[in-house]
Amino acid sequence: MQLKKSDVKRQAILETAYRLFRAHGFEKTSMTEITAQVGGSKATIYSHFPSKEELFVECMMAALENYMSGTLKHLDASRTDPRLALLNFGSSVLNFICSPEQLEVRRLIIAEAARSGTGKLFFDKISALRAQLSAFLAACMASGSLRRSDPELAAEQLGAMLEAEMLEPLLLQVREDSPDDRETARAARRAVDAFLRAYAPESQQALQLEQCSN
Amino acid sequence: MQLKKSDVKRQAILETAYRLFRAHGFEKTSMTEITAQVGGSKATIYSHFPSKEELFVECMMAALENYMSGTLKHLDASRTDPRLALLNFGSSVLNFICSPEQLEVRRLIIAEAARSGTGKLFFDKISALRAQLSAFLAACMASGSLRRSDPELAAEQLGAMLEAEMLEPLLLQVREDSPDDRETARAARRAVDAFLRAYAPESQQALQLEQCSN
DNA sequence: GCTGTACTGTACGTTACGGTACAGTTTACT
DNA sequence: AGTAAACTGTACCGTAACGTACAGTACAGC
Repeated sequence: MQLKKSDVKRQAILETAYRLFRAHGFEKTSMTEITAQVGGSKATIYSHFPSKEELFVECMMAALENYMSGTLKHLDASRTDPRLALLNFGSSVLNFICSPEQLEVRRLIIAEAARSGTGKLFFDKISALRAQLSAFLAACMASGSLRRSDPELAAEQLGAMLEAEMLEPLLLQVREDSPDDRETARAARRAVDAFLRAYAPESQQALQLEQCSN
Repeated sequence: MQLKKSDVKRQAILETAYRLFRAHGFEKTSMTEITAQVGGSKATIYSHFPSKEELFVECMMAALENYMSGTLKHLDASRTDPRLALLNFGSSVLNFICSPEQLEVRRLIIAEAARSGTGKLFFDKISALRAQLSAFLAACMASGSLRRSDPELAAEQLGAMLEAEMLEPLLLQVREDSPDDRETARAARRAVDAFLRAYAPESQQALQLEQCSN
């Protein structure tokens, strides 16, 4: 089958282009350089992809394809202690977000958000993750282990606090080394602790406070 | 004085370049286009700035020069109600961050963080703001109106929650219109409320009740 | 073994960019 | 008025980019 051979080449092009785009950005990556690193000829690349722009978009689509696919499983066990579930989830998502590859992708997507609709695709992926978290939090609220409130807002706030400590310096390349597992775990703990204090059930504590929260 | 005239021209170049860089990014803005829009000759630009790179850096430096200079005053009055101070501060900083100009600058700086040290400069500006917030929170903790805790972590978490709802869709251009004052004020209130719940003093709930009655 | 398909290598066309040169003109200060 | 600095207009250089053309090669299936 020729098609298989063709797909192998196509995949090799995608991977090399993806790596170079991440490393140097869209404008500073030339098709000639991609050609040199993937081996072969520029004509081959143009036989698979009609333009540099579309090659870039396909790279980003592929990168988002399995975006965060591994981080959701920590929320499946909704029976266990919410704190433990959130800690695992938080560590996992933080590890993922702070990985060099994902940081490079995020920089790229923010930079090229105007051109090409990849910004929206990225946002949709994040939104799907947030929706899962939101559903989990809603279940916790229904079961009384969390304060009754807007679960979407709570999910956004937890997500924001998770990223609070490390994402900005990493994105701006003030910090160059990505954190290790222990560091992300600790940061996740600080975020989850603050979150649980903010969203602790108000049960025995001052029913009067309830009317202040709207 | 010739120098004054020269500075006028220099300023005009800076402003035009700044606008074009924000609108199209660094690579897609050409010196010829800047020349056309500022009027005059390319040689004049090169008599003021040695290269496109340095012109860009100067634009960013100038943009960061008065970065958030107006948002700190809300924290000066440390005597008043912390909630009110944080609400004003939060609305102000959120309005600033979500303005189209600041969004464009942030995209630029993230995109070009690798080249040129503007990423670090931007981070330092943000850090200075966080330090002020942190000092204010520390004072609140000392006076007992906030739970005793790490003020820097608290400042980062409050900052993150402020940005939580709106920054991401705006940066990724999923939302195109910037929020108005009422929307930012409401978002600030949701963030500050969650923050105050997380950092309420542990023993005395009296203070919380006081704040709620305002 | 033949044929069609995917691939290679190289060379090229076109365009655009950053940056320079330079002769001429305007401007500002004495 | 005169002079020196700042500015303008245009033409240009070298480079590098995207994308194309085309002759030739490996290799699969019949």
